[in-house]
Amino acid sequence: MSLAGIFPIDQWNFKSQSILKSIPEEDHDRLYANMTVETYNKGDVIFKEGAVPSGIFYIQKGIVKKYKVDRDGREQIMYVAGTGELIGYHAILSEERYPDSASAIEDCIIAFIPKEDFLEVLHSSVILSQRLLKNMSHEYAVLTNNISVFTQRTARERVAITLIVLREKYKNEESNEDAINISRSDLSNMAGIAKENLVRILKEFKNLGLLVSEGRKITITNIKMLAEISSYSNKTLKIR
Amino acid sequence: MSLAGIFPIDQWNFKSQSILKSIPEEDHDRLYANMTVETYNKGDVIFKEGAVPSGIFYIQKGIVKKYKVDRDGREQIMYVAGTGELIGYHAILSEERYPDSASAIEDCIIAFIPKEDFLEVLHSSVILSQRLLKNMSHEYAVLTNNISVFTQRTARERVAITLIVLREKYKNEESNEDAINISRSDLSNMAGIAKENLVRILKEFKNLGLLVSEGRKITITNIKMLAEISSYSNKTLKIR
DNA sequence: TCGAAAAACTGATAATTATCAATTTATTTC
DNA sequence: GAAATAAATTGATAATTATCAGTTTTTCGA
Repeated sequence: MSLAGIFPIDQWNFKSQSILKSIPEEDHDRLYANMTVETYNKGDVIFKEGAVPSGIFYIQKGIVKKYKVDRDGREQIMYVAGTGELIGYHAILSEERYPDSASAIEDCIIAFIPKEDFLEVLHSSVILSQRLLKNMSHEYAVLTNNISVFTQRTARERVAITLIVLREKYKNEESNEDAINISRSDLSNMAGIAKENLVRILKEFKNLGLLVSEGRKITITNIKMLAEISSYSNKTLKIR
Repeated sequence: MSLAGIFPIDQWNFKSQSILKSIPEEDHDRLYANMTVETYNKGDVIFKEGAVPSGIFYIQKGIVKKYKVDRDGREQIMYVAGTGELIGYHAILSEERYPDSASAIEDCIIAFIPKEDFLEVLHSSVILSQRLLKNMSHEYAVLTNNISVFTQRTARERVAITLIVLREKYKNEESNEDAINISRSDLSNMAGIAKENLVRILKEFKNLGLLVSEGRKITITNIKMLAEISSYSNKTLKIR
């Protein structure tokens, strides 16, 4: 079931996959000259908010959460990046420390490109800077979209949106199975609500036949109605 | 009273003032060749979410809110841009429609640079694209900061932050008076709470001697304590 | 495969924030 | 400057969401 027409998924993805795609061979070679590839296990931290950045990360396989932890230890997930996405470039470009943390939601294979190589290529590559400009300006749309949802939507709507967005992240995985496999805590931290509330809303959705779950695996069975609940579907648009 | 040490104001400002500052004369001339300057009255819309962008806007004088309106007509302010700031470039760079609307909070003088000129200069000017990259990557930090505040902070904390941020916007004005002059609705839409709640919290702050207000003008009289309430001050940092 | 630890779930209750309905105060326009 | 209009304020109440305290289920390592 495609989301076309029922949910504006582009407004929820950074689409950083395109940044490094088919760049000139010379840039490609310099960029990958000192690249290292590392395996991260589920739960491993890739970088931490406040740390000095040393390079950028390319997710060859797996799913990563970007999040901030507040002073009480509560976590808010800002974005979930999947296979093919790039992370960690903001801090390099802004010459600041990491604004958020990143850790592996599932086992990942992640390539690391040192800051120096990235910046060197960037300074000589018009195409790379154009791609980054396009990407980050799109991110603005995604993030403001997020803000409006966090302040203006109900918990139920936010959970619906969270599930739709995650389904796409997990669908892009190689495996034929496309169930969402994420902890309830992560889900609640993504929707910005308490875990107990998330559990209750999930149960509600389950009773409505929108999804099935076994253990922590969630499979969406009625994406259309979920999109309607998210209030992004045309169907539920209220006329004022 | 400076905010140094008591509030991380940089995490709340896009700092787009620097983008066009002292660029090479050639770029400068081409950029300003077809520039037009227009006056906007309080309340005037500069651009609307969903519209096709035709250029970028430089705020020569005044204060502008960027916001999204939801299907029930409620508004969430994403950012308040002041004198010297640039707006409207995201949509041009992402080749999408405006992700949010912009309108004048007070009378403004705003210069308009057509899309074609901006893009032409951008394509040949390394410095301009570097500036934009740095700026937009910093915006990521500001926006994620915002998200964490909206989901993790209380209404009271958010109002304190809103007031501190606005004070800086109004302080940069030429006039010697630096009172915040904004409607209660705008204040509540910035803090992401109901107007009635905002009024009550303002009253509370007034009783605590943090501010004085006459009509809609608000003058902060105890920025230090306001910073403490915002929970960004070191003083109130809880040790875990 | 068992048992400990972690995660998920449930019900009851508390806290926070929003909404509604007036009333009062400010602002604007003629 | 007075009337009309809009904005701000207030009190009461409703709705939503969070928290707390357990219990049950799942996961994972020995």
